[in-house]
Amino acid sequence: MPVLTSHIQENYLKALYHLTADKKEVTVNELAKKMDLKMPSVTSMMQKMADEKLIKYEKYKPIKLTDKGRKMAGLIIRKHRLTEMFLVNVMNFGWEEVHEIAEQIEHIKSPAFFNKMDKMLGSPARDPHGSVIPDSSGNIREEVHISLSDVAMGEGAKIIGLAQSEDSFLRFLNSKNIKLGSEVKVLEKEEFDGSIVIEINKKKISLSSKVADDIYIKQEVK
Amino acid sequence: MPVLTSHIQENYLKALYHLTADKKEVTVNELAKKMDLKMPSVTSMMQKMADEKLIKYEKYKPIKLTDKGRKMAGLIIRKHRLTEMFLVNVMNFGWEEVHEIAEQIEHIKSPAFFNKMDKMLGSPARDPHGSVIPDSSGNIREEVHISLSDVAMGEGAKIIGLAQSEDSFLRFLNSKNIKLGSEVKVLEKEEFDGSIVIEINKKKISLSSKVADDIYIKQEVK
DNA sequence: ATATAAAATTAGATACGTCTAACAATTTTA
DNA sequence: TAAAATTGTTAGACGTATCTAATTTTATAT
Repeated sequence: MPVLTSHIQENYLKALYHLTADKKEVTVNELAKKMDLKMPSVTSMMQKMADEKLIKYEKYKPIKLTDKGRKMAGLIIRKHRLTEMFLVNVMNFGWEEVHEIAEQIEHIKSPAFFNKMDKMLGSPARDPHGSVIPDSSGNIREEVHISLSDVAMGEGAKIIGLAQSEDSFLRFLNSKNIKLGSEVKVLEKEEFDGSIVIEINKKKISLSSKVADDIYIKQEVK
Repeated sequence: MPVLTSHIQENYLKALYHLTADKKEVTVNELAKKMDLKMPSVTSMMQKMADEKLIKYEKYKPIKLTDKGRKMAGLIIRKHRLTEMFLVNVMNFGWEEVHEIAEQIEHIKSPAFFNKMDKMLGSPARDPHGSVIPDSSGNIREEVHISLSDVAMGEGAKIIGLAQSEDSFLRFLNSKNIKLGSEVKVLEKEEFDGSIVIEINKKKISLSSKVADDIYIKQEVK
């Protein structure tokens, strides 16, 4: 009898989902790095998941999610993001505290539990970090993201999402008082390292390109 | 690398806790039945848990929890019962719906999560089924329970707890409109099968001894 | 007190998910 | 395009938790 197989496959599905978001496929090596595993472990699981029709996989070829696999991944991500929203809005956690807890709760098997969350929250469209919550079938309408790095000098923008929700990153944003919904203006752009200087809450702040890349914005309509 | 060892040992600890509640010790056979496992599986785990000083165990002898083991069990039960309280009081689940969900959430590793629950609930002393919630060190003051079966004919009593929280049992109580806090009066007692007839909400209801045994009461002070 | 029944243990197998080491295929570079 | 580097697979091992089958110990009954 297995010992919580699903839990583990769910983590593979999530990683596959994120890694295939743009290029539609991912290599064994990339997946192994993302999951902090060795390549043979990944190869072996890919063979299993291919048998279960969760992925499309042929020897030496990049891996793709099937529609079934993508939906299943979407359902897990839905549970993760609903949980984050619940933790922030109902239980009053800070947005930097919720990722770790949601990583665990996303594996809970109880549709009723997540339906209740969804209802209590009024079926939110996004999680506390601005990411879209997949619908109850696991489908998600992926969006084209515009980074703070893409904003031209002198232009204004509103922060609407984040590319990652590591707590270190979120604590950094907290320390600069950067939140979802904050209005910013790009004052300077350094060519050689991509760093930028922005104005936010009437203060000047310098951000590395690594940070600016991971902040999604909506262009200001003037 | 292990695959969720703790999760499994936690379930053993819980079962051990419940089975040793009265007699202070339990046999391999009883534990195997409770957990729906075969005896060799249990023997093997008992050897492991004895090494870890969670239980006191010698070949062919009954199993006892060590203080360490009992505290760890208490902490898991605390998480379970806090969760049940949270599900009922915050998320508006019925008391018959929460056990299954709590079985899963009790394994979440996040003191902050359960501390927040505890705070939101005002540090409740009991769960929705009247069971005492262990303190944050895993200690529990066990009580002497008086069953509805122990009440003499003609006497009144108030329902304050349950010996089990199977959803089938709880749905049965729901159907009879029996709740925690309900006032009852014992009208008749059948000698041969231990069944009783009570008055509750001005209605007469007959209960088997199996049911009456599992309902804890407080004697009415007249 | 001995035979029988029940309980418990040991031995050895299986499933799962991981790993290392060895080898094979593919991609990059010179 | 050949050599080198990288990526990927296979083979085989390990740890965990389970199982069945066989054996041993303890408890029960006559």
